[in-house]
Amino acid sequence: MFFSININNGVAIYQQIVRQVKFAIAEGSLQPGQLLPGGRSLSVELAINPNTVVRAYQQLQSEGVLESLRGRGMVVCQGAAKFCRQERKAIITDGLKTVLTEALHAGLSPEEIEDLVLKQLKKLGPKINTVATESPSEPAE
Amino acid sequence: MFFSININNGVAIYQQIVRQVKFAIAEGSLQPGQLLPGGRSLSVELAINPNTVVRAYQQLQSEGVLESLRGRGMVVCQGAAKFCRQERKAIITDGLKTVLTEALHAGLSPEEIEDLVLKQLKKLGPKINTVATESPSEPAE
Amino acid sequence: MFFSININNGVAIYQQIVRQVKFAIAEGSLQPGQLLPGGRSLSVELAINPNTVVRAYQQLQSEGVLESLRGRGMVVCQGAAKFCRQERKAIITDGLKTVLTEALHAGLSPEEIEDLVLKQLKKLGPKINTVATESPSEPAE
Amino acid sequence: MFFSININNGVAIYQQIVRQVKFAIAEGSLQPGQLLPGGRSLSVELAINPNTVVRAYQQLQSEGVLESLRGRGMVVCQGAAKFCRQERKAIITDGLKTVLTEALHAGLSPEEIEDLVLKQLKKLGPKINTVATESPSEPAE
DNA sequence: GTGGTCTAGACCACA
DNA sequence: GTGGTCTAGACCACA
Repeated sequence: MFFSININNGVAIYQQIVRQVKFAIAEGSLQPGQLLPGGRSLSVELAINPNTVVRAYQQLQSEGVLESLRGRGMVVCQGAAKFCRQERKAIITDGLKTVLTEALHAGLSPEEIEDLVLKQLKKLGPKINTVATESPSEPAE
Repeated sequence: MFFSININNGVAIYQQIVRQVKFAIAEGSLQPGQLLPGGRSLSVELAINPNTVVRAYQQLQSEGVLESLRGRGMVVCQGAAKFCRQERKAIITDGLKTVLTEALHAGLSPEEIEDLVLKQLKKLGPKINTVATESPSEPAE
Repeated sequence: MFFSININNGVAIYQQIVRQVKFAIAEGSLQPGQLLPGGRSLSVELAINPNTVVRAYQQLQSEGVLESLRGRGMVVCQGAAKFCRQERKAIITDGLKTVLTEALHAGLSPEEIEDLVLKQLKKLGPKINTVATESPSEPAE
Repeated sequence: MFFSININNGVAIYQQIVRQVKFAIAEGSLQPGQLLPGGRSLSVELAINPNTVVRAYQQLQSEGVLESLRGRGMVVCQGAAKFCRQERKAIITDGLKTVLTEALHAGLSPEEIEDLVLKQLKKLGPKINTVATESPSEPAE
């Protein structure tokens, strides 16, 4: 389980957590039945307020991605993987659409934009991944 | 001069105006010495609060992009074009970097991402441009 | 718009607000397009924390009952009435089911239970309704 | 002795146990002098934490319903039956009052509510009763 | 230890 | 004035 919080990129912190949990489920690094890091420990690790994590977990619960086990923690729901793959695509596509629209609107040509994209991809490609949680990775009983 | 305000993309409205003015100057559709639409008329056109436009113009003034001519309105500063072209590239690159990082982090491969980008560019390519302001003066590119 | 908050009946305060907003929409005393009381003023009126109201409004928003108008407030969505009538029935039926099950489980006969219900209905019938908000009742523009 | 724990009805688990012990005494299926199931076995049976049962028994003890016999377990006190019949009525009446008030407040007419009650009673009537404890001693009703 | 809920108070963008 | 978000800290039920 990896989290990379970027304060001040315009996306609310709890939304970043929501997305990254979905991403982790989408790519299988977080599996149905698996326990998530406790809200308190995650908040310490990310240096944010516990309530911000609570809010993220609550939203994931209301979307049917996580469920709460009394006194045990939050676990990934069974049907979550498929949903999260859809969400991942929708989230990324939406983000791309916004930036590309802005770029075209700004007067750049599709070719110039493509160039920028390829350059960025090359630069970013290798060095992805950030803060590792001391993942409580055992599937829930 | 065109503006396209998106109320739900997380970017503050005044920031969207700031950016789009810079873009217009960068691509030359707004030229040094040219008058901008009045705050009141622009706010009506975009269906937003006049204060929001005022705030955008103030920021552009503080960045040296616009200057205020007493009783006439805001005009584009002489040196603005070069600065705005730099800003444009920085803003777009920054936006791309954020989305592409997120996409890679989400577990998509560079190839998948490139595909999504090309698809979006094709879809968006033709239909760019939105609300035209009844711009008080328009030499155009 | 009426609210009656009962601290300590086991139902979370924000849930009581959620329900009562749905009820008001279901019975038509709160209509599509109508503005709700502001979170702050409602919290003062009900003598609870503003964040508790915020949470209730957020849940109603995520359920598609309310939508937020930037800087104006929360308004009832167009399709909300039908949904809220369904919700009302589901909520009440669920509550009855729980209590009646408990009563039967406790060893009371259906006849005894019916008697208790009729007695309570007679007692409660007339004196329903409680705290009136100084309802900002104008339909939103 | 039967227990039916509902994990999501807002009532704390230990409270559900407290109530159901009172109900069992009220209807005579648990009689003065009778031993209750041991905390450990009951917790296994209900799939809950032993501490939760302990807490329920403690509360029943403090209310004078149960007393602890060193090394033997908890037994029903002599005067408990009458008290529990009062409690039963109070608990059920209170629950009904809450739901019926909510239903009336929600805009349903007494007639509609009566209908819902009768429907639910018919549906629930036969199939009451759930998890049987391997009760250590059972004179039964 | 876990989540659920609530209070108290802050700053921001927007009308 | 409005909502959106975040911080800080509390108490509860439960494991």
